[in-house]
Amino acid sequence: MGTPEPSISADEMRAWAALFETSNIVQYAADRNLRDSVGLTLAQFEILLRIGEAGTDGRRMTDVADALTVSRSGLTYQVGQLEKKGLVRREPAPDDERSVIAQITPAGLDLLRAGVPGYVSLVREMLFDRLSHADLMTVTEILDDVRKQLKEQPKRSTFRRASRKTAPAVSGASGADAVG
Amino acid sequence: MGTPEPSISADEMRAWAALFETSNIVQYAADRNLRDSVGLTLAQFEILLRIGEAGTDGRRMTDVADALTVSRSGLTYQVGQLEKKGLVRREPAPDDERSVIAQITPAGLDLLRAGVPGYVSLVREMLFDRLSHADLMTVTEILDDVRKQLKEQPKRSTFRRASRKTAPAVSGASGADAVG
DNA sequence: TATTGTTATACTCTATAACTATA
DNA sequence: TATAGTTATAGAGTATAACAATA
Repeated sequence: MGTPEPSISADEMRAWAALFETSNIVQYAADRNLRDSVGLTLAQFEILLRIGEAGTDGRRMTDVADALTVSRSGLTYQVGQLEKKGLVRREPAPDDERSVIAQITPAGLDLLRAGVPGYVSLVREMLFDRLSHADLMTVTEILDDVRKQLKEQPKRSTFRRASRKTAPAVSGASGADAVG
Repeated sequence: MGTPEPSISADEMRAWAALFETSNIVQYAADRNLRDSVGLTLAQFEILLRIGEAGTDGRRMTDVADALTVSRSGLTYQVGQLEKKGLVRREPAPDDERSVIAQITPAGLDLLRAGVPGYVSLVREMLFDRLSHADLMTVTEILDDVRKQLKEQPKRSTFRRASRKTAPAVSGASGADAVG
């Protein structure tokens, strides 16, 4: 107790496992559900959601990438898939010629309308129906706070773009200190 | 207000986004960290952890699959990768000739010892250092509870093994009801 | 020089279903 | 017949770095 070991407490281990597994189980189910109902993967659907959120204004590719856990080349690939299906349109940004604005099409909006209810009710059944409203608020507040702090860290899209000698993300986490 | 729509509340949406993104961001960072430090993906490392937990007794393949979000063929593939690297050994179960016991090797144990500290401190820095102990306990209790309930559902390894006409996982979640 | 986005290649992983063997 | 595990194949996705264009 109180030793400066890098070891994790049993509580923390359980917390991490709970977060990890709960999120994965629900994401897996949502992925299956979306493939069946609208023919998109969860990743694609989430991308379409982010683009759709912006309405007719569209959204810069980098902004979409930063809102999600996708690399830029990964986003290019996935948006390409969405474009092939006619769900999204890309055009150069008027103000910054380097940027590309992704915009949802009417067909994309239709797909969103078709897919959201199933997605939502799945998440509701798997997650929210098992929580009291008070618990929901608690978890939300706490996790939302963590998320905001995480988002302030170096952006994924900027990640490792310059030199090769910079350490990734968090500090000394990759030092394999050997263990007792 | 009180309408029977399948729509999700703003609170719920935020909760889901927080869970989804937080978990993904940390998992992504952990994956990078583990690739660098021990040359395994997060998925492989988690599998090795589960096998290692069982010590010299080893663990049935199906039990490992059920503990994680992996299909059986996926597990076969990943355990194959671990076996190639000499981190794991497979042998038929003595009591049930159909089953296979996966057992960690000394090299596997070494790798776990080398990788865990970095993994742990990354998760600690990204997640737990941002939470009070009280918050940690709250989130753990709530999510752990959800997780247990989810685990009581039909197992992933049994999933869709028999006929083809059965609905997947949760109930009527794939009905795209059309929306206003 | 830094940023935005795309591309090309190779590689890893997953999905699906068929298959063997034991219970 | 149901369960445990493997395999084969095809396709989807990712990582990396190089690339072009604009700021």
